[in-house]
Amino acid sequence: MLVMEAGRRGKQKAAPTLHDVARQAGVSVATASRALNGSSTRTVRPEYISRVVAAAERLGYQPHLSAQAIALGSTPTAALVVSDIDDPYFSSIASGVIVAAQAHALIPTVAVADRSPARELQIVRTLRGQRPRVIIVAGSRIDGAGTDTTLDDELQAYQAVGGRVVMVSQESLRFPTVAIDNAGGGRQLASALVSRGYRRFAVLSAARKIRTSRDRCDGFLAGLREAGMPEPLVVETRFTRDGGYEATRRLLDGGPPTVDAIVTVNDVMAIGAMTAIRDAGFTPGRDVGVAGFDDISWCADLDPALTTVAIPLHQVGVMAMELALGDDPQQPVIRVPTSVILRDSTPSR
Amino acid sequence: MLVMEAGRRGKQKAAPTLHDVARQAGVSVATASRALNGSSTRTVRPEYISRVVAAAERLGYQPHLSAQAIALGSTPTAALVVSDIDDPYFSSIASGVIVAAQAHALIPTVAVADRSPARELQIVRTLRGQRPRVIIVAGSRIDGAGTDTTLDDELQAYQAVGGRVVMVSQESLRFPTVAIDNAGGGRQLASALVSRGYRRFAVLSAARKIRTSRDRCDGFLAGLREAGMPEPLVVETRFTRDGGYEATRRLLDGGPPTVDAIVTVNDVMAIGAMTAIRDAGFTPGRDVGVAGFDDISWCADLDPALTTVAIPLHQVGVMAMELALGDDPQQPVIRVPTSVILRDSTPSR
DNA sequence: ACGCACCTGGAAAACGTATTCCAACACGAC
DNA sequence: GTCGTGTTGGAATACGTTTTCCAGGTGCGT
Repeated sequence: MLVMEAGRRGKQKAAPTLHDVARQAGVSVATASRALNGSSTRTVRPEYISRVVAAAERLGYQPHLSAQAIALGSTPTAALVVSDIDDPYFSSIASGVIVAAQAHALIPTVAVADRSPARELQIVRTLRGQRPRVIIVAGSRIDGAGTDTTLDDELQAYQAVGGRVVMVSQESLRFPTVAIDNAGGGRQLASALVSRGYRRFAVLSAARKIRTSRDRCDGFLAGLREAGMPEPLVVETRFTRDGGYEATRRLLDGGPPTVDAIVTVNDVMAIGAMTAIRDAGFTPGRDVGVAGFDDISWCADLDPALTTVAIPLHQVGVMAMELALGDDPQQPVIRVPTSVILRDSTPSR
Repeated sequence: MLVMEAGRRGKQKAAPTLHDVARQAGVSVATASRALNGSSTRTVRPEYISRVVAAAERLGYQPHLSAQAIALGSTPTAALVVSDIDDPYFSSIASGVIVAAQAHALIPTVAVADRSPARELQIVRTLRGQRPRVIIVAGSRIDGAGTDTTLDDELQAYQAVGGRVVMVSQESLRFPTVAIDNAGGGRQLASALVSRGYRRFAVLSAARKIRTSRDRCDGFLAGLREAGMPEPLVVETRFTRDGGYEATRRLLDGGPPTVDAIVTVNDVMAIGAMTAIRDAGFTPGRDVGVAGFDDISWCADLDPALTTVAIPLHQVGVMAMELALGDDPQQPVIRVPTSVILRDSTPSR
């Protein structure tokens, strides 16, 4: 029994090293290394190469990435920080970042900050120890939080030693950014809805500290003003499906809707809002319009299909990686345009 | 101009090392290391500790994880392989795995195999070089693919040197597994729908090679047989939203539905099916029932709310990590029960 | 035939950290 | 006062790889 236990653990022969491969092939480690990586300045006898390759194959050798990293100075790794991977907004961005990373032979790493600035800071600290080539931060930047400048400093320190930082949708002046035109999208949405006959709005936004939410909300308000519409009702709630549900529920508490449409600062909130409208006994689209932001997958599969401000999220992820790997372009900010997609959740009235 | 360029690149002072910290603090590297990690067997003078900590703070020192890894033998890393991070099925599992990893102070790594067995194999190879503490594979295992045994071998080799492998929802007898009771869920679903008065079904499944799909499909068929129902129509399509849409569209090509309900082997297919039903001029739930598998987020927010076989995906992710880190339990297979959630997409008839 | 350049293999150093081992020192006991 | 013991700092080594540096050998030109 004890023997078995010992055996089980003892069988960990320790992964084969380059040294083992070299011995098997009857050459030195230097030659083995050169044979496997094909050194650029040096050439090694073809026969040796095949002997080394065969030995590596036979032993199931895999180079120890950490050892390579320490010898070469950096890790073939790209780190992404998101708030919540289960949120389609972030998972779409993540999918773009990940495929782009893999296309560049980088190992993608995903950390989840759980919508906490403190956690985000801690993650970036840890990440820095990993010496990735790239750090992409796609969290929802919170303004004014004390940790904010600290995070900036941490990233700055990382950048100072050669790391590449890219922010997604949060204009920190200090780092390259993939900027989403949230305000513009909001303005367009206002104009589009007004021309479909909507007049009185409720806007469901998240805490004002959250940049993305504020920009979208303010953009919409600006668009409304430009169209000469009266000031809408602005309700502050959480940035999630449940936030949208609860706020809408409260809104409809007193009876039939007093607004023509409910506009939320992202699609998952809009989904919650639509359910709340139904639960209150009304029909979204007919009794009250609904619109969101993001155009997450199957927005169009909802009934009624959701009007929204489309953002090419997957592309945003890809662009973030390209920007990070790019050659320090003159223009370190990529502006991503947004476009309004009108669907049945906001029929003409 | 050129100077600026040079300056920009030249400013890469190379991250501060433990050596630098030690020098700043006026102690040896050994002492510095012990001061920062708190060696278990040794004690260091309190004054030195604070001096070292202060120096580290001042320099913005972060230990080089790769160097630690090579000194200690393994990396504080947990790798997850999924087919498609943008699919809510996988992103929910991923969220569980990631939070569990972070709870154990492991850096989560996510690779996307893009539903290709070849890519999956290549990823596991690369991963092996990273020497993570655990590898969790949540792809959709494809039976019979030639690469399959190769993948098993690769994982076996990894396990032989002390790595922990966990499979999610794909019973490979050779590794610990979080097994989802897909067949049981299918059987229950059949029984539940029959007792709501449904008789004639169409089943939308994916290629038979895909285990998850086959198990769900076969379980449903078995349940139908047990209830004495006639054999349903089985349509093979892709495992995605579009697959569900197209198959349903073809199904309804000839006019009104000839079946009471359409059952799909996952929720995203069901979502596509519901849209197809509407596009064909019918109403899901009223004209034809719809049911899926997974209970992905806001299944309940659809209209009609989707009947489905619920799987605690986030929990599955957490359990996979616990299983990987656990103490080689007697029972290396965790069976996750599933439960049918009846909603308005399958009203009684 | 001699010297020189070039090719190629191997020994050794380097990367940054953790740890083993050695030495110095302080303190208590006799 | 001397010896032993326990404590703690530092030098040296190990981890697995890449790369520099050195040396031996071959081929070429004169």
